[in-house]
Amino acid sequence: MSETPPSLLGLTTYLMSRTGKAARSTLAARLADRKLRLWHMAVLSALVDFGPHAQRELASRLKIDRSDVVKIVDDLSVAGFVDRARDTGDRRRVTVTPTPAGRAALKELQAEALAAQESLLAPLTGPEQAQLAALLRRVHAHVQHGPGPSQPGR
Amino acid sequence: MSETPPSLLGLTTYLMSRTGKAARSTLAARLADRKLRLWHMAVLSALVDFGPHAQRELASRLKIDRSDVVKIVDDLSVAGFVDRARDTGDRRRVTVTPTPAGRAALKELQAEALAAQESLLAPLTGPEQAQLAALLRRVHAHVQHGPGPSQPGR
DNA sequence: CTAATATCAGGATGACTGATATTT
DNA sequence: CAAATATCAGTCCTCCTGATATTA
Repeated sequence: MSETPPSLLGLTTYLMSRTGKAARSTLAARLADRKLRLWHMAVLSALVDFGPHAQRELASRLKIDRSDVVKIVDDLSVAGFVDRARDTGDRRRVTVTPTPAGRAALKELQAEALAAQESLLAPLTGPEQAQLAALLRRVHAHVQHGPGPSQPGR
Repeated sequence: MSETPPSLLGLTTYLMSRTGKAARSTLAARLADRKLRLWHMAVLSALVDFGPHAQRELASRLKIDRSDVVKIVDDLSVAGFVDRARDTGDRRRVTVTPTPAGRAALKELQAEALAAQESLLAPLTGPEQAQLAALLRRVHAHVQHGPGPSQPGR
């Protein structure tokens, strides 16, 4: 098995990008069985954690592009996991609400995600996994409000 | 600023995917100024670290698809960063060799990468950054030979 | 004839841009 | 009229699949 170039292994950004891609596809493969994708899970999580959102709010909370939220919510609506309704107060807004089926689906997705995570982080001990999570959380918080590449100033 | 759903922050795979994407685009933005992309840098790194490769070897070392190696090497060749030559022993193979200009370009790219990395990992102390790198390296090594989603058994 | 290598054409997906309609 | 929201159309990049030509 040929080795990865040391100059790349020395770059934490490269490691993050590469392992991030692995995490993404590991998780995506699990979700694909249910005809869902990562953003579907993210949107469901936001709705269950924080209650109903306007689509605009989902986009800004999850740092997805507004254009893409439309299709994601549409998919979830077709699957019966969310309800869409025009806001009665401000008729420009569409309020998205999780259904019981959506909540149930999310629980299953979370179980899948944890299983995928276990296999991905298998080489690390429990405390190490916690440490990695803590470090990444801080980096994540930093990129969220900082030099966010998505939605620069729209 | 609206918060990220806690159920997602609890998933290390989500954090890896998200911060990995940030790392990717931060790095990519820097490289774009030079009309280069991440794979160009990866290929140059492999060539400088390990010497000339056949294109097939580059693909397997970097876990890129063989179809895509063609264009990447072609771009680098046009830029004058690599030389392409038919292998005299096995005329099916094309041997890719870095030029002095390619080596010089890589040094600049590495400087850019380090700068990008500094801004991304700013919230972490030096030891913490080293710790993160060490943990990610182990995860990376695990996904490399393990359940690699790319080039399963081609 | 079979296998390996490089090359090319194109699909699927995700991230993004820009335009349009409706409502405030 | 200006601003905000949702929606739609389409581009670009990445990853992947499949077909073809050449050579071993």
